[in-house]
Amino acid sequence: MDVLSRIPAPLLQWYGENARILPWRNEPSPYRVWISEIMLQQTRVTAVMPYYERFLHALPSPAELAAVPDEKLMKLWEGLGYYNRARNLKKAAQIIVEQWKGELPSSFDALLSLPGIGAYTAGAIASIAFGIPVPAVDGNVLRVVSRLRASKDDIADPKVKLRISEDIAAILPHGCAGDFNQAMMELGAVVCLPNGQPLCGKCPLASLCRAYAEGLTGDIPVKAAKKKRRIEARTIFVLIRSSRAAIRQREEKGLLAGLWEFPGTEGALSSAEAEDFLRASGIVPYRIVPLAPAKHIFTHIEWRMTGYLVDTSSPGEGFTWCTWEELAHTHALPSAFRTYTKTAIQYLKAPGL
DNA sequence: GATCCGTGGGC
DNA sequence: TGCCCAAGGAT
Repeated sequence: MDVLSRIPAPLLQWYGENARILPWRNEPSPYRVWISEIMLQQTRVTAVMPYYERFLHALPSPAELAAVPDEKLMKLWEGLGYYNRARNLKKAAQIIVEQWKGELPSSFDALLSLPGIGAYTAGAIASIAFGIPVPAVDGNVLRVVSRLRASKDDIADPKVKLRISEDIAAILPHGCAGDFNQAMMELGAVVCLPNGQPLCGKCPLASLCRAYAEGLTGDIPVKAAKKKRRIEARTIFVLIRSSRAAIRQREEKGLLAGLWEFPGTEGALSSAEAEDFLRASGIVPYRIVPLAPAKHIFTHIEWRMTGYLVDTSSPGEGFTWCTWEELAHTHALPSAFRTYTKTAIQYLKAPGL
């Protein structure tokens, strides 16, 4: 018999004694669980903390979320990354208001059909918020199960994930599926750690674990190597005109879609090239001051940025000229531009550079 | 099935 | 520094 059939009892016992106190575990209403699960996708608990309650306070139910202006929504999400998660939240909220009377649907399939909700998140909401006995298999669960079985299957393979999900479904304790799913994730998050550093001495499943018995915890799970990221050079302009800085909105598709950015262009331009580029763009620079270079690393791209602070009186085209207050509090600028955002705000508050 | 989509922290 | 990873989903 598979080792999985023996884990529910010790796992649930351990979870009852060791579950962390987390904001979304208070009043686990469907809406609160949903928001937490979306925020936690590919994102650490510590990163979500500053966002969660603020978001819930600003948008306490699907009705408010469905009606929120995009600008406010993106500002609430600013810095969390994967911004389509926020857009999909709003789309799903609109469907919930129109089709489900403002309450999240209480079936796995209906949840799965909503934008931004995949197999994992549908399972998490269904089990945690509604007590429906369905699995919720995330990276933690894949790691825990692989180690329990000493399996060297590639957990990046969707087929492997599907198989493990079916196996979990077969042993899922009805009546406490939500706790079981959370317990598996909790174990992976605080005990069965990745990178060959699990705390097997604290693991309630150590006596059942084949990887532990065979000394393979450092080799499991097996995960296919990721593709190398490409490097892109960019030049960023902090354009200053009568105590305002120029920003513009990015395209609706692709990287940082729809967010605000400082004007820029491909390549690492010299001061002379920068001046040519600006003039060709209809900006007459009075002064061009080189700024410190900056780097930003995305999952699959690395930006190496050259920056210039530019004084001008030209309005340019397609720019929004904003005060430092608007820069700080109104428009959502991704972290990639942080050094230049700080520079712009500092300069606008106290010109002199 | 492979690629795209952010960010920050740890070693 | 460079690489790994984190409660994934969409295309």
